[in-house]
Amino acid sequence: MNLDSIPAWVKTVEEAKKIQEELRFKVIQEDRLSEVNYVAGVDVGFKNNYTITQAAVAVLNYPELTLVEQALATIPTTFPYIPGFLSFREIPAIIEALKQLTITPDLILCDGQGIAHPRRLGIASHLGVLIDVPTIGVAKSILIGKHQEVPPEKGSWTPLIDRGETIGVVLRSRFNVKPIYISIGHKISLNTAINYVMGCLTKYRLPETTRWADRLASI
DNA sequence: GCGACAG
DNA sequence: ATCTTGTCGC
Repeated sequence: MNLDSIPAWVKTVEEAKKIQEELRFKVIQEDRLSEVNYVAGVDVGFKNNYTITQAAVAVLNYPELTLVEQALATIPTTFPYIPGFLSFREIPAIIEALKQLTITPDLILCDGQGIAHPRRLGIASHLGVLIDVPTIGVAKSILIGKHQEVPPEKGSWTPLIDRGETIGVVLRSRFNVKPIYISIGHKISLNTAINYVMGCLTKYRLPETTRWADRLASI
Protein backbone atom coordinates (compact mmCIF):
# COMPACT_ATOMS: atom_id res chain seq x y z
CA MET A 1 0.00 0.00 0.00
CA ASN A 2 1.80 3.15 -1.22
CA LEU A 3 0.55 6.10 0.75
CA ASP A 4 3.40 8.47 -0.04
CA SER A 5 4.26 10.00 -3.39
CA ILE A 6 0.61 10.57 -4.15
CA PRO A 7 0.14 13.41 -6.66
CA ALA A 8 -0.91 16.83 -5.41
CA TRP A 9 -4.64 17.38 -5.50
CA VAL A 10 -6.27 19.25 -8.33
CA LYS A 11 -8.44 22.32 -8.27
CA THR A 12 -10.39 22.36 -11.53
CA VAL A 13 -12.61 19.84 -13.29
CA GLU A 14 -10.58 20.21 -16.48
CA GLU A 15 -7.49 19.15 -14.58
CA ALA A 16 -9.41 16.34 -12.87
CA LYS A 17 -10.73 15.04 -16.16
CA LYS A 18 -7.22 14.94 -17.61
CA ILE A 19 -6.03 12.88 -14.63
CA GLN A 20 -8.93 10.48 -15.04
CA GLU A 21 -8.07 9.98 -18.70
CA GLU A 22 -4.49 9.14 -17.72
CA LEU A 23 -5.23 6.86 -14.78
CA ARG A 24 -8.02 4.88 -16.41
CA PHE A 25 -5.43 2.81 -18.26
CA LYS A 26 -3.70 1.81 -15.04
CA VAL A 27 -6.76 0.04 -13.69
CA ILE A 28 -6.27 -3.74 -13.60
CA GLN A 29 -9.55 -5.54 -14.19
CA GLU A 30 -8.41 -9.02 -13.21
CA ASP A 31 -7.56 -10.83 -10.00
CA ARG A 32 -4.22 -9.78 -8.55
CA LEU A 33 -5.08 -10.28 -4.92
CA SER A 34 -3.56 -12.72 -2.47
CA GLU A 35 -5.33 -14.42 0.38
CA VAL A 36 -7.89 -12.09 1.92
CA ASN A 37 -7.60 -12.00 5.70
CA TYR A 38 -8.44 -8.33 6.17
CA VAL A 39 -11.19 -6.43 4.37
CA ALA A 40 -11.61 -2.70 4.86
CA GLY A 41 -14.53 -0.40 4.32
CA VAL A 42 -14.07 3.33 3.71
CA ASP A 43 -16.64 6.07 3.91
CA VAL A 44 -16.74 9.84 4.13
CA GLY A 45 -18.92 12.23 6.05
CA PHE A 46 -19.04 16.02 6.33
CA LYS A 47 -19.19 18.51 9.17
CA ASN A 48 -19.54 22.26 9.67
CA ASN A 49 -21.74 22.79 6.64
CA TYR A 50 -19.54 20.63 4.38
CA THR A 51 -16.39 22.65 5.07
CA ILE A 52 -14.85 19.71 6.93
CA THR A 53 -14.39 16.27 5.37
CA GLN A 54 -14.14 13.27 7.66
CA ALA A 55 -13.01 9.88 6.35
CA ALA A 56 -13.36 6.62 8.21
CA VAL A 57 -11.75 3.26 7.60
CA ALA A 58 -12.90 0.08 9.29
CA VAL A 59 -10.81 -3.09 8.99
CA LEU A 60 -12.55 -6.41 9.57
CA ASN A 61 -11.05 -9.86 9.52
CA TYR A 62 -12.35 -12.15 6.80
CA PRO A 63 -14.49 -14.18 6.68
CA GLU A 64 -15.44 -13.64 10.33
CA LEU A 65 -16.28 -9.98 9.77
CA THR A 66 -15.34 -8.75 13.21
CA LEU A 67 -13.81 -5.29 13.62
CA VAL A 68 -10.06 -5.40 14.18
CA GLU A 69 -8.99 -1.81 13.56
CA GLN A 70 -10.45 1.59 12.72
CA ALA A 71 -9.16 5.04 11.80
CA LEU A 72 -10.64 8.49 11.41
CA ALA A 73 -9.17 11.52 9.60
CA THR A 74 -10.60 15.03 9.47
CA ILE A 75 -9.39 17.63 6.97
CA PRO A 76 -10.75 20.79 5.29
CA THR A 77 -12.95 20.18 2.23
CA THR A 78 -11.14 21.23 -0.96
CA PHE A 79 -13.31 20.13 -3.86
CA PRO A 80 -17.08 20.40 -4.51
CA TYR A 81 -19.31 17.46 -5.29
CA ILE A 82 -19.61 17.13 -9.04
CA PRO A 83 -21.09 13.91 -10.48
CA GLY A 84 -18.20 12.04 -12.10
CA PHE A 85 -15.58 13.69 -9.89
CA LEU A 86 -16.43 12.38 -6.45
CA SER A 87 -12.96 10.94 -5.87
CA PHE A 88 -11.31 14.37 -5.94
CA ARG A 89 -13.52 15.43 -3.06
CA GLU A 90 -13.18 12.33 -0.90
CA ILE A 91 -9.84 10.62 -1.53
CA PRO A 92 -7.58 13.18 0.22
CA ALA A 93 -9.27 12.45 3.57
CA ILE A 94 -9.37 8.71 2.87
CA ILE A 95 -5.61 8.66 2.30
CA GLU A 96 -5.05 10.38 5.64
CA ALA A 97 -7.19 7.81 7.42
CA LEU A 98 -5.38 4.92 5.72
CA LYS A 99 -2.04 6.30 6.89
CA GLN A 100 -3.09 5.66 10.47
CA LEU A 101 -3.63 1.94 9.98
CA THR A 102 -1.21 -0.59 11.36
CA ILE A 103 -2.82 -3.32 9.26
CA THR A 104 -2.64 -3.21 5.47
CA PRO A 105 -6.03 -4.38 4.13
CA ASP A 106 -5.96 -7.12 1.49
CA LEU A 107 -9.10 -5.66 -0.08
CA ILE A 108 -11.00 -2.39 0.25
CA LEU A 109 -14.71 -1.83 -0.37
CA CYS A 110 -15.43 1.76 -1.34
CA ASP A 111 -18.63 3.76 -1.08
CA GLY A 112 -19.25 4.61 -4.75
CA GLN A 113 -18.48 3.26 -8.21
CA GLY A 114 -15.36 1.57 -9.53
CA ILE A 115 -15.19 1.39 -13.33
CA ALA A 116 -18.95 2.00 -13.60
CA HIS A 117 -18.06 5.58 -14.42
CA PRO A 118 -18.12 7.77 -17.58
CA ARG A 119 -14.32 7.52 -17.89
CA ARG A 120 -14.06 4.19 -16.04
CA LEU A 121 -12.39 5.74 -13.02
CA GLY A 122 -14.87 6.04 -10.19
CA ILE A 123 -13.62 6.52 -6.63
CA ALA A 124 -12.89 2.82 -6.01
CA SER A 125 -10.71 2.54 -9.11
CA HIS A 126 -9.01 5.87 -8.50
CA LEU A 127 -8.14 4.95 -4.92
CA GLY A 128 -7.01 1.45 -5.90
CA VAL A 129 -4.61 2.72 -8.54
CA LEU A 130 -3.21 5.42 -6.24
CA ILE A 131 -2.44 3.15 -3.31
CA ASP A 132 -1.99 -0.08 -5.28
CA VAL A 133 -4.48 -2.16 -3.31
CA PRO A 134 -7.34 -4.31 -4.65
CA THR A 135 -10.64 -2.39 -4.40
CA ILE A 136 -14.33 -2.87 -5.18
CA GLY A 137 -16.91 -0.19 -5.86
CA VAL A 138 -20.08 -0.63 -3.80
CA ALA A 139 -22.60 2.11 -4.59
CA LYS A 140 -26.07 2.69 -3.19
CA SER A 141 -27.32 4.22 -6.42
CA ILE A 142 -26.50 4.32 -10.11
CA LEU A 143 -24.20 6.79 -11.87
CA ILE A 144 -24.28 5.48 -15.45
CA GLY A 145 -25.43 2.38 -17.29
CA LYS A 146 -28.65 0.47 -17.87
CA HIS A 147 -29.92 -2.82 -16.52
CA GLN A 148 -32.92 -5.05 -16.28
CA GLU A 149 -35.00 -5.62 -13.18
CA VAL A 150 -33.16 -7.73 -10.58
CA PRO A 151 -34.97 -10.76 -9.12
CA PRO A 152 -35.97 -10.18 -5.45
CA GLU A 153 -33.88 -12.97 -3.93
CA LYS A 154 -30.71 -12.12 -2.03
CA GLY A 155 -27.68 -12.88 -4.18
CA SER A 156 -29.35 -12.43 -7.56
CA TRP A 157 -27.88 -9.88 -9.91
CA THR A 158 -28.06 -8.49 -13.44
CA PRO A 159 -25.29 -6.91 -15.50
CA LEU A 160 -24.90 -3.14 -15.62
CA ILE A 161 -24.26 -2.12 -19.23
CA ASP A 162 -22.87 1.07 -20.76
CA ARG A 163 -22.20 1.46 -24.48
CA GLY A 164 -22.39 -2.30 -24.94
CA GLU A 165 -19.85 -2.93 -22.20
CA THR A 166 -20.48 -4.67 -18.87
CA ILE A 167 -19.27 -2.17 -16.29
CA GLY A 168 -20.62 -3.87 -13.18
CA VAL A 169 -23.62 -5.66 -11.71
CA VAL A 170 -26.75 -4.65 -9.87
CA LEU A 171 -26.91 -6.94 -6.84
CA ARG A 172 -29.80 -7.79 -4.55
CA SER A 173 -28.01 -7.78 -1.22
CA ARG A 174 -31.14 -8.54 0.79
CA PHE A 175 -34.58 -9.93 -0.09
CA ASN A 176 -36.94 -7.41 -1.66
CA VAL A 177 -34.73 -4.43 -0.87
CA LYS A 178 -33.31 -1.79 -3.24
CA PRO A 179 -30.24 -3.35 -4.91
CA ILE A 180 -26.63 -2.14 -4.72
CA TYR A 181 -24.24 -1.43 -7.60
CA ILE A 182 -21.02 -3.43 -7.68
CA SER A 183 -18.10 -2.75 -9.99
CA ILE A 184 -14.43 -3.57 -10.36
CA GLY A 185 -12.27 -1.11 -8.47
CA HIS A 186 -8.72 -2.35 -9.07
CA LYS A 187 -6.85 -5.67 -9.18
CA ILE A 188 -10.00 -7.80 -9.02
CA SER A 189 -12.36 -9.40 -11.52
CA LEU A 190 -16.08 -8.74 -11.50
CA ASN A 191 -16.95 -12.30 -10.44
CA THR A 192 -14.48 -12.23 -7.58
CA ALA A 193 -15.78 -8.81 -6.55
CA ILE A 194 -19.33 -10.14 -6.38
CA ASN A 195 -18.17 -13.07 -4.26
CA TYR A 196 -16.35 -10.88 -1.74
CA VAL A 197 -19.24 -8.46 -1.47
CA MET A 198 -21.53 -11.42 -0.79
CA GLY A 199 -19.01 -12.63 1.76
CA CYS A 200 -19.27 -9.30 3.58
CA LEU A 201 -23.06 -9.30 3.76
CA THR A 202 -25.03 -10.47 6.80
CA LYS A 203 -28.63 -9.42 7.36
CA TYR A 204 -28.48 -5.86 6.03
CA ARG A 205 -28.48 -4.15 2.63
CA LEU A 206 -24.91 -2.91 2.90
CA PRO A 207 -21.74 -4.95 3.55
CA GLU A 208 -20.48 -4.95 7.14
CA THR A 209 -17.37 -3.09 6.03
CA THR A 210 -19.29 -0.08 4.79
CA ARG A 211 -21.71 -0.24 7.70
CA TRP A 212 -18.86 0.09 10.18
CA ALA A 213 -17.18 2.84 8.17
CA ASP A 214 -20.51 4.68 7.80
CA ARG A 215 -21.10 4.71 11.50
CA LEU A 216 -17.57 5.87 12.23
CA ALA A 217 -17.57 8.65 9.62
CA SER A 218 -20.73 10.21 10.95
CA ILE A 219 -19.39 10.77 14.48
C1' DG B 1 -30.39 21.64 -26.52
C1' DC B 2 -32.41 18.48 -22.68
C1' DG B 3 -32.14 15.34 -19.02
C1' DA B 4 -29.29 12.41 -15.78
C1' DC B 5 -26.19 12.77 -12.29
C1' DA B 6 -21.80 7.95 -7.07
C1' DG B 7 -21.62 11.01 -2.31
C1' DA C 1 -23.81 13.81 1.57
C1' DT C 2 -27.37 15.96 5.17
C1' DC C 3 -31.75 17.69 7.26
C1' DT C 4 -35.49 14.63 10.31
C1' DT C 5 -40.87 11.67 12.93
C1' DG C 6 -43.44 8.73 12.25
C1' DT C 7 -44.65 4.74 10.04
C1' DC C 8 -45.19 0.56 7.13
C1' DG C 9 -43.83 -4.33 6.86
C1' DC C 10 -41.47 -8.73 7.96
